[in-house]
Amino acid sequence: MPELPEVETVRRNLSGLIIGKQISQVGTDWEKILNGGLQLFRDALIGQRFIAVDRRGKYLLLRLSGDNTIISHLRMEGKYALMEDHDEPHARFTHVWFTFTDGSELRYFDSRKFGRMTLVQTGTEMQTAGLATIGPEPTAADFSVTDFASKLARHKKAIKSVILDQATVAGVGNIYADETLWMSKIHPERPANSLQPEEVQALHDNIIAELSQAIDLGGTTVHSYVNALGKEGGFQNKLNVYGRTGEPCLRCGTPIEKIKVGGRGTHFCPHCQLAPSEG
DNA sequence: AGTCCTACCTGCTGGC
DNA sequence: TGCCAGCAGGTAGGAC
Repeated sequence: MPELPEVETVRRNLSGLIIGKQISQVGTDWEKILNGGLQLFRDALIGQRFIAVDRRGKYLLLRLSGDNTIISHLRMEGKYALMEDHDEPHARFTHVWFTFTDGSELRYFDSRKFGRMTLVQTGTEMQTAGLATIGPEPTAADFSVTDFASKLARHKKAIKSVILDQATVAGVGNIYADETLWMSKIHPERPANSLQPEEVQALHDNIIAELSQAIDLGGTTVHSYVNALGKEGGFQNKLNVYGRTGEPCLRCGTPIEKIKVGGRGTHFCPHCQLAPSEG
């Protein structure tokens, strides 16, 4: 489901919902979501309290007392919600639940069961797969255009695939990749190492600006995303190309086309974003 | 090292 | 109406 703006929105919601709550039980009906198994989670977490909710890229870092961190990745469809009463019947797709001593319960829903939770000692999370190789946060403070340029120069594959690689920059997913390439007037199939310096600069700046604006609007809902309060995002109203196949480009009126790049559905304007052979 | 492909799951949509 | 192929905010692992 979510890209960085959606995960950040969930992080903010969760902070207000679970910090301070003490775990009395952990349960699951699909143990594969819990790396290492349910017993590992029960042994480490029962009796502990949530103390903070952090984020790195698209990974949520649920901090607990006892030096425990749950690394939670929502993948395509993962969602959280707090139930005031743990006796409430499980909604469809409920797969993991953390019962609290006050009677409430944090539930994790995931229709495709792609999401994963990994339990680690706090401070060692950056050594786990995914986080060990993650790139800079898409902020002016962390994401340098020099570093971005040198990463692009190492790849001749499609620029879209390179910005989807979380080692290049953390947090860009399929929607924001299409959006930032459209904003930068760069064709998604251009070899990454063929971008001119001004194009690299534009793409870099647009990634920072776009993700920041999407966070401000609570993320993007195009399929089923809702935040931890059950609310949809607002950024879907700001999309320029994603999901607009056949509709006129908002810059030049040319119908938006949809192709496959690196196996992912890709929307672009064939006039504004010149093809590799034409650019 | 870089690139590409498949697997993981299930629901939904569009075409026949 | 029913069936089925193909698609979906993502990543990990393995083969070249």
